[in-house]
Amino acid sequence: MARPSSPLLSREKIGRAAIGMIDGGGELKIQPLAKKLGVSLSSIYHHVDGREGVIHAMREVLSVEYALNIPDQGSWKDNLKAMVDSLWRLYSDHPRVMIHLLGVTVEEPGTLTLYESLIDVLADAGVPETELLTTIEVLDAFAFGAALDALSPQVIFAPASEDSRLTSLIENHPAGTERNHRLYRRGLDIIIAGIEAGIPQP
Amino acid sequence: MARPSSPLLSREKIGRAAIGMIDGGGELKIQPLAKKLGVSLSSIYHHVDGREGVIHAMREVLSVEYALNIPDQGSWKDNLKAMVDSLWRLYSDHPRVMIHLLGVTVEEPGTLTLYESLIDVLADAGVPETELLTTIEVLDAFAFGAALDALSPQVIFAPASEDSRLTSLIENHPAGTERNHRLYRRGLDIIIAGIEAGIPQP
DNA sequence: CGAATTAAACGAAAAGTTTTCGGTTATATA
DNA sequence: TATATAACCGAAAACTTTTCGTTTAATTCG
Repeated sequence: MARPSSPLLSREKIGRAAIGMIDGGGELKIQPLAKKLGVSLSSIYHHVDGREGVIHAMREVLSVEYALNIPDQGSWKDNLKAMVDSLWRLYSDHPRVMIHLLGVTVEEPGTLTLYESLIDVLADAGVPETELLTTIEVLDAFAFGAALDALSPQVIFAPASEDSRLTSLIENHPAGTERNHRLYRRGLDIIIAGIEAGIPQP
Repeated sequence: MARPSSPLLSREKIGRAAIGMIDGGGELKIQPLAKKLGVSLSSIYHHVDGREGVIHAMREVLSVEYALNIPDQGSWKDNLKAMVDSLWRLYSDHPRVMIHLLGVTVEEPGTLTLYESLIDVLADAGVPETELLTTIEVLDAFAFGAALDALSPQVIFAPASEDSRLTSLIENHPAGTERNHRLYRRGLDIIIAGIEAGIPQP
């Protein structure tokens, strides 16, 4: 086949297909990706610069997809929660993809705007200047860690001893997505309470 | 060469070499691993079951290496901090390795003992039964996320606008390891304060 | 408007990695 | 002591990624 009248491929199509592939639990392999796109292996290389290029394409897709949500009315706690939730959605919808994006500088305008808004909210809440950035990093690290937690196997703990306290707690403990979401919600509540407790009283 | 008088390889040697390789920033490749071990490529396959086997070997090495620390005297906060610190050491000494170990069931006796002790400490502190496991998962997710944060590039934020509040904060913000450690310390303080705030008063 | 350049695809070959296999000799077992 | 097993090696096979040459459509520009 020669050049088609209208292009079969684009960076975006490649990025989306790769995201779908990784979200589905697969590795990032170029041959299957080409097959999924109904295109020849070598055609991919005309649009992206190899495997690394596919990863960039995924980042571009996600940074457009997740226009991060910045609320305004409401208490600082509600606003903070809503903003971190939008980060959480991004991370937890695509934890496997996120692993490939580790180590890439944050420079998407949307993400930066979110950080700016987080700073405003935390400053209004009374968090000292010197703690603002670190506090945001804490929220981000927690959201990221909680998202990766979803990749754990269904049964997290496999205790050896039969009769431990752990064993009995596990029986009433949710598993899978429910466990993961509960962990995120509770963690965010704890962190917000912790931030509040650390605010110097005027 | 035929069979040597004393073996050149072992699962442990392979696991350690692989950890060193990944910690050093490299990918997990079998050929370089063999070279590093001064052994032929195919010899590796006599001790571990391929790439996947190398990953298992790494987990075995780490689970022995990090006998997790369980203190006893001290306030619940100090004890909790010391226990989470020992998890943090494991994660943050080998963040890249941890990525390969994601999705593996926790079944090392040492790790389980740590979880049991965490439960005891939190229960003593007054955390309700129904929240115990989730709270531990929160601590674990945070420690993990904070460890992976170290893989971010030196300069995390690359703001486009020149004059934003973000820009000026970044100038006085530490980078690299110092930034990462500060994030962990502050996050753990926040979470502990948040746990305390959530304890029902008797 | 026609010639030259660029773009989008393909197949095949090259390069790079992982895995398997057959052969050699030392140690362990029976 | 004969036999089996273990630990190594080199070479071949299998699988992946990347590059290259070719074909034809679309675009650009004199």
